[in-house]
Amino acid sequence: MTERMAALADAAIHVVATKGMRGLTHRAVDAQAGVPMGSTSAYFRTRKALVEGLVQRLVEVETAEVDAAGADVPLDPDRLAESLAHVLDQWMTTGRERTLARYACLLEATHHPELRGILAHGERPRAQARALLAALGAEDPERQSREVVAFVDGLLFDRLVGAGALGAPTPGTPESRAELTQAVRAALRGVLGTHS
Amino acid sequence: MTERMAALADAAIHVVATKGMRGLTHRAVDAQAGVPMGSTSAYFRTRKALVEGLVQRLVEVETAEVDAAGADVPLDPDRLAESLAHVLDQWMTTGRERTLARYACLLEATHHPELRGILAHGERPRAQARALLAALGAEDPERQSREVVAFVDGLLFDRLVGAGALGAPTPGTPESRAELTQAVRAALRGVLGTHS
DNA sequence: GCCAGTACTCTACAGCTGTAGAAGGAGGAC
DNA sequence: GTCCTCCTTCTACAGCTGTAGAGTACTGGC
Repeated sequence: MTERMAALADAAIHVVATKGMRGLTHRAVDAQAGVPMGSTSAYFRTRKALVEGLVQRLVEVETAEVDAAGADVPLDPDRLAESLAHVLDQWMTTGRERTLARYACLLEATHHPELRGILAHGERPRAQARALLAALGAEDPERQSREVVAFVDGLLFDRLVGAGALGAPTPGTPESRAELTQAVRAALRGVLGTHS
Repeated sequence: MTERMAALADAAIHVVATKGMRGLTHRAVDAQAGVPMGSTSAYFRTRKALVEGLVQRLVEVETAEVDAAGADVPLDPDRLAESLAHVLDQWMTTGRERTLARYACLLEATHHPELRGILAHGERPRAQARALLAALGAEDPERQSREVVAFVDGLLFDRLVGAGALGAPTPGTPESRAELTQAVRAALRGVLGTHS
């Protein structure tokens, strides 16, 4: 993906996050990216190509980020929860748009099978979770990692969307991080059994 | 909401679930509902009205269903997990379209504040969860109910969308229900502390 | 029977969207 | 210099979408 295309794809991610899939048009991306009208249409000739480009970019960026985040998670359960909570909080603040776009694309992939590329990326955090659980002595990391991923996805989704999260602390604040830490700890405790 | 409008709204829900928000147009709903072209446009004059009608209908139907499901949950933790898992399994199979539409609308509400009505509904399961947790002797049902709801939402989302759920049993099968039961049990264990 | 009111259906049209291709221009090979 | 090539911008246009309003059928009241 050329630099120009990446810039357009980034603009497209912003558009999806702020206006939804419905607002994703060639012209809207042009406007967002501040390039002459027609540029996006030239680089991504069809709408399908545009969506695929955006998904590809999403995967590209998130893969790098997830790998970086996963590189040095502590194995001490307490510090682990704290560290994960920190990452989650980032995905709700700095990475808010990307996370929203990700959920929108996942929903889209339901009736657009060729987008499943993003799922390959979805598997990456799970692989990390699986390895982590195995290291922590889980009895069935395969299944348990699915539980952890579900919990994390639900947490992110609900908070970003505001559902089921009335009364929750605002992301980005210390209270939010404290609550997230507690939630992650509870999840690990539940998934791993009656440790800690 | 008149019967006619409800029928159109139901068709709209189907359209959103199968084609996404982008596919939701007056004419698509007409076609889906099998009514003469122009009908939807007459009952929901603007697109905004159409979306709101669909959300209202969603709330209407789900409220009834959630109340019914919540009416007789057993308080015995083991039977409770099983019973909840059964409901979740239904939301992934029979209620698949409604659940998908719900997530799409929640995402939409992000940039469309007047849709927050659906959030009021989102609060209903949480209220149930809160009551349940209180009955089970939770120490902070307010916060812990958020954790439970997040877990459930993530579970539903991931399974419906296929993300992070590769290798998961197909919804509707006994294996799926067994796994869900296990997952719910883990969640309760984690949230409630080191009981059971 | 006639009439008014309501529920429904049809049509028109402005504006937007997706897509293709033409026009313009920068840079490098020779 | 000239030519060719690639990158970029501009324009055209068919089809779709949102919306409004005109037309038509169907009800119950008299």
